[in-house]
Amino acid sequence: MARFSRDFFLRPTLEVARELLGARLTTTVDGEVTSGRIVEVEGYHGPTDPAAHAFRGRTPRNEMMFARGGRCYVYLIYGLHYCVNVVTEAKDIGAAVLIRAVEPVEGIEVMHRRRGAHSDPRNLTRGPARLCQAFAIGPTMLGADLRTSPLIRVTPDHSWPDAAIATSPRIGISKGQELQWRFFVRNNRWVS
DNA sequence: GCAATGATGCACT
DNA sequence: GTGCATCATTGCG
Repeated sequence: MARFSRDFFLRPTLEVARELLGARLTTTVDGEVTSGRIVEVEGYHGPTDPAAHAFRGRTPRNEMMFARGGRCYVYLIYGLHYCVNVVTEAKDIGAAVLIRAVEPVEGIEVMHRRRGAHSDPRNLTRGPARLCQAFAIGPTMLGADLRTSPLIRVTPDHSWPDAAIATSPRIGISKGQELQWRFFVRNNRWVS
């Protein structure tokens, strides 16, 4: 399977965010493979962005955001949901891209089992916490190298033209609402 | 030590 | 559309 170059993840966060649309996210947990195409992301740029976890400097929780681009940042939100991010930019810059939604490709039955019965199939992977549940993403994946880890990986797959992409303010934040740092695929049924 | 808050999802109306 | 579960992390005292 093709890989992104090391430099891919070291570029400005918003460029990486835009180009992660269409990339394939794959996890392998207990021998069960699940994968899907990324269709919705948000950029978080610590040095300039009050909504980013890293904005107020390093803490034990956000330390992974300061790693060299290409690693995996997983955190617990609201005490019960996990969210997964792709770390971007050079070492010591606290920046990452939150993956908010994917279009399921492989292991759809496994995802259904992990998520439980739902009437609307879109609820499988629409939303950052839902997709983590469907892909069995948890704290064991914190710090994984997304180019090479057998557990969780992001690889090139599809790419959409700019006309197919839309931007908007990010979801669920109180600061930085003026920034259009959410990127998603227009008219895609898996976008949240 | 303690209180506020949050990059959410679910059940229910 | 609205309300709430539920707790680690954070910042302040």
